Amino acid sequence: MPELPEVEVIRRGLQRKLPGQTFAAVSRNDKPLRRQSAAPVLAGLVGRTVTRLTRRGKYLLIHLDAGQTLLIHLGMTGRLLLLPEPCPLPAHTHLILTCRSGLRLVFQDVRRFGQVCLYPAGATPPELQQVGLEPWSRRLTPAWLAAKAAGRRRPIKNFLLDGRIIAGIGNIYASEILFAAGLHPQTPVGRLTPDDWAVVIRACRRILTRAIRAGGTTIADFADCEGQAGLFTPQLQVYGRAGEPCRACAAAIQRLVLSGRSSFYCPICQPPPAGTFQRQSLSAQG
DNA sequence: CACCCCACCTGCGTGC
DNA sequence: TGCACGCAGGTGGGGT
Repeated sequence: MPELPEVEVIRRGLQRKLPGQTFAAVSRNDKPLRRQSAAPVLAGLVGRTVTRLTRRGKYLLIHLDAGQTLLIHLGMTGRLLLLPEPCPLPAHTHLILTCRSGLRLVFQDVRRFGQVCLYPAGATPPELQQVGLEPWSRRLTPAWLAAKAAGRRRPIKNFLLDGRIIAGIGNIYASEILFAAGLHPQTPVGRLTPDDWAVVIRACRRILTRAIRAGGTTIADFADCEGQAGLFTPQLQVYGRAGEPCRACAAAIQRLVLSGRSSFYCPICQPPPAGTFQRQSLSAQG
């Protein structure tokens, strides 16, 4: 579900309601998440007041008055909802943070790939050490990306999905960014020029900005903290559209699997680069 | 080091 | 109707 735009939409929604709220109770169910602080650690949330919310890549950080940080990752199906006290809880609710006001912050996650960890004041969450540059970072330049890609042959789709390089791009937006940039997902990164990287950076920022503005992309699960679906879905150009006509040229959108993940592209707008893999795919087709 | 594969989970759609 | 299978927005550990 949640890539950078969806996490940012949730962050903005929570930022409107949560600062100033003080947690009065913490309750959890017995099914473990992929990563989760032990119950006694989470109990340290009681009595703490939220100061502000930030985001780093796909991680959401809830900062507390005594300096602690509650780090949350939504995995594939995680949701964060703000619910009033007298209100039934959705299935697969794993954590309920009840505020003194009665407001409840609920973490729901069907597949339990999510993460909720509380870190003490002064600690840098280890998860964040490996996170790459934010898409809008001034350090993200064509030269920086070209240096990261030098000598590598991995497909640009996989490169964009590598959160240790640019943070926050997931499987939907990787395909959308490459369509916007006019680059075939299998293009080997070492072959791209600084001009190509400039196009990628612009496409990345443009797509993510539009997606945030539209409230994110809802395929099946995503909802903001008030349960509303994202409206970027009808603006998707290629993701999930295999066999449908390209909105630019009407050619049939193609699906291909890279590193086990579906990738979508237009064969005309994103022509394959000349070279090895093209010959291989042609010969494979017989 | 670079890169791929797979596991981790549950639910849903499809085809037999 | 039931069952088997493939697929799904993410991450990280292990293997080549």
